Amino acid sequence: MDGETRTRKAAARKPAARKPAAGKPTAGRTASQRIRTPEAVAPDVPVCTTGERLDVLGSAPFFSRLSPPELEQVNALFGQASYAAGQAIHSAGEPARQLSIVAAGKVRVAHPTAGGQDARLAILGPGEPFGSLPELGDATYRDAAYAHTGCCVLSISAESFHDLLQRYPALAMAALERTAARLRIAQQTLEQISAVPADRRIAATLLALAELAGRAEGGATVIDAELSRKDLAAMTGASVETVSRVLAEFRRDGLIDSGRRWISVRDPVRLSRLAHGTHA
Amino acid sequence: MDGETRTRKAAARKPAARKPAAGKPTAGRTASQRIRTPEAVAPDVPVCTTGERLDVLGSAPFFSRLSPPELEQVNALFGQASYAAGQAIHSAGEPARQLSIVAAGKVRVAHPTAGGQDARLAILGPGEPFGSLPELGDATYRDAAYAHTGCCVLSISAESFHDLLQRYPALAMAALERTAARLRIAQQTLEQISAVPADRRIAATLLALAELAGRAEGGATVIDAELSRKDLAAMTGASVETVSRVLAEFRRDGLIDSGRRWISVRDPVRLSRLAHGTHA
DNA sequence: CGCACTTTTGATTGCTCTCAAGGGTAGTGG
DNA sequence: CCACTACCCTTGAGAGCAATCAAAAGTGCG
Repeated sequence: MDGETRTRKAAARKPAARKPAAGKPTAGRTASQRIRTPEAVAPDVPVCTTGERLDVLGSAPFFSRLSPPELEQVNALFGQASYAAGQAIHSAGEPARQLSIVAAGKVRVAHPTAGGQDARLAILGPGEPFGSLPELGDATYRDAAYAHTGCCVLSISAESFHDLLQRYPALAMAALERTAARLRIAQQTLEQISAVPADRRIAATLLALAELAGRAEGGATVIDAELSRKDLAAMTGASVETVSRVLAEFRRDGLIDSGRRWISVRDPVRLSRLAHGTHA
Repeated sequence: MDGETRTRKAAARKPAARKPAAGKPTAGRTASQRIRTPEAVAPDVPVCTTGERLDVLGSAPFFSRLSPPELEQVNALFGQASYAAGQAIHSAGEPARQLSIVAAGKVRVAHPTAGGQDARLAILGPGEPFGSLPELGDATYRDAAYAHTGCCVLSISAESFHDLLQRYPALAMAALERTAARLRIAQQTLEQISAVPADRRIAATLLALAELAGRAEGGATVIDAELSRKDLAAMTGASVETVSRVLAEFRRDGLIDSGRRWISVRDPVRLSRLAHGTHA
């Protein structure tokens, strides 16, 4: 059975191994070693026009209810910064000075643990906020944020955001609802983790990622975020080895296809059944 | 070793077995079978005076910043109900009509799971809100609430509370901060559950309970909430048997003392070291 | 080519759940 | 008052999942 597996993998993975990366060959982790300042980079680092900024802010969960003129006022309070893939945006423990919103690219948010490994990792796309929101009462960032791909980030100081909340009650309500929604999700996840086995958690995470960062590619959905097994392990609370084993099993069953730093979902329906435990 | 343990337990637990319950002999679970209507009960079910109501509301996290006249206005919007120990306040899945605040006694909040057992159990004391807050966008209660002891509960309709939020920005900010704080706690718990072994989780829970519902008793702190092993198991995400084994171990090490439906913390310092993993 | 990193696979170990059985305790009803 | 019953607590044995340790193969880069 081992030999058969190996030949299947060799046949299935070798030819496809380049395709997912072909769409956008990002610089990878080592970019930060070659490129120091954001300004020095042209190709990989997106920069936002004013129109794009307004689009992004309007699609962010907080500001969706504001009128266009209000949105312009809000926009004026936001600063902008671009980062190359791998660059740190902020570290855990730093004074939490600002709330940020992803404008373009992808941001990786991780929580450092005592063990040295990062836990509770999340990948954020355009329109999604990160930074000091859950820490509104807190003085320091709880999580670290890195540019997962080249990205552009809009930021507002904690004070300005605080002022905005008091000026626009609708904004405060939106923030409250969003935080409540995150709380719900956290509590659901909490249920999951304590009872759901690793393969289900991984299946659920893959589906969520396909939703967030999926790109149609033939009959499958390629997850367009260069995720290593280690990243996936941190996201699901499993070890690297377990992730590798589970992915190998999913591959054998035809649920997914995967290789070095890429995964594509072949059968979302069965994967979803597995994730929810309704597959008998 | 087994024989020694048994004699130790017999010596240590028998004499103390009555003391924790002596302070307030609650009617227990079967009270709801004897007593149907709250009005029919005098001794076990607390009723609030107006002065007590204002105190409770003022100490609740939302209203602490309101002025006394504002507090009176808010107070007028709250209804009041008393429950005997064991009575249901609301069930999960019901339409979420109101936000409630514990005025006196203790309320048990539980989340029913598919397995039939309750998970993520919490015990709330006076001033603590429960009900539809995390479900502000939701139509139904996510959790079930029971009277854990005889208790008095203040309630406000979801609509009235919504109106209050928009009328008093400070209230909205307070609600936001509280929800953010709960989110932080949920995320911390999330970290715990995925990596921390059962004995540490149980130790941490015991310390939290001692903080919330502790009563000094000689050199130790008796946890003044009639918790069964099953309750503790639901709170920590462990099985009843594991809780029993861990408590037996704690007992052997002199960290706690425990018996039928009561636990007292003997050595909070060592327990805390154990909970945080800094005991090498 | 050599180095660093990622991925895979096997073997072992430990923790916790489940199943099973027994003893203790409090309320019930005769 | 006493047996009865239901529930709570404890303990043991066994099984399973996943972490850890260990080793090897594949991949990209200088």
